[in-house]
Amino acid sequence: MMNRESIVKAFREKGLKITPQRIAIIEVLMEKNDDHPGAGAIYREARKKRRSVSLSTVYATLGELSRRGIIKKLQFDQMENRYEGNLEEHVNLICKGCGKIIDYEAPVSLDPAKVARKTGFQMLDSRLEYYGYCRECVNRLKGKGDRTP
Amino acid sequence: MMNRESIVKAFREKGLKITPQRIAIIEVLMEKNDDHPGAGAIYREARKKRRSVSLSTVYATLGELSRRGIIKKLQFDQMENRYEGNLEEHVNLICKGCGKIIDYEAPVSLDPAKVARKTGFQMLDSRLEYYGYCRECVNRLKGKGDRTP
DNA sequence: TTTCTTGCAAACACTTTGCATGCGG
DNA sequence: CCGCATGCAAAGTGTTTGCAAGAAA
Repeated sequence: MMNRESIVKAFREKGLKITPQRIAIIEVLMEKNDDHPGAGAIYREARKKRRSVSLSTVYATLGELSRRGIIKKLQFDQMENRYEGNLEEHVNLICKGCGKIIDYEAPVSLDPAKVARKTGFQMLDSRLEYYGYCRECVNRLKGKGDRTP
Repeated sequence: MMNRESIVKAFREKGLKITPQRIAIIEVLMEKNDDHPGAGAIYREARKKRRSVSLSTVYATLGELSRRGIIKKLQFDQMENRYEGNLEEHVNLICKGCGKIIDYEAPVSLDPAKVARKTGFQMLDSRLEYYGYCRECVNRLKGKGDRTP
């Protein structure tokens, strides 16, 4: 995740305006980066900093940021989309119990050249995820009779 | 993807009924397995085989199948969810141009034991995707002035 | 001043649900 | 005949869009 100054700079360079709402949203993203927050959570947090932040502004700003490659949008169907600032290729470990997302440095990665040679496919971005249960949820469920939901 | 007989058998064993609608849906899944069809496409195809198939039955049946681990549901936000019968761990190459999904055998995979040791996370299922452009879309776009959208 | 941004509400697309009817076993 | 399955329509959800009013530059 870039720091606040470089994001502001990137915005100005593109002719985008720096508004208090955007500042609040960017601050939330930086503070909660490890949480991989969703739009709703970002909205609620940003609202604490500045009451005049609307949900559509949050969506607009997140769209702007991910369109410019400053953050990454993790799209889901069953749960709301999440946003992360870690742009390095890595694996996301996603807990089915509590929704927590853990970044895991991936020693694995496909060789784009080889993939292109074999399939003609030009790789751009990745989405590497494993679903399961985090330590806390494993313990919580173990206590309650070992049923694995 | 299992064959039709084993799916029917699996259904019977669970006390689930074999209806003409379900037969039609399962047949579509097997014929179009390489296409990774969405619920809408499955609905339209199944309807060709048997007019009395409704969209809710398609959703119900797909839900049943994926809940039992017979097929895998690939969840998206921007595009409709897709379903696949290939349950081996593999990478999906997803074309941003036409939505095509190519199965790519992944020589790489995380060691669940190592992940558990390091993070406490219990891995269950994976979702390994790369986004980019397929051969056809690369060519199509190249012809039109090299702009990479 | 000019253009981009905001915020409300309405639209959206896909999926799920409630419930009466229907059919498989 | 019993119970799950079907199909319609309606609800639901997170996200996007249209547009007038407002604020950055």
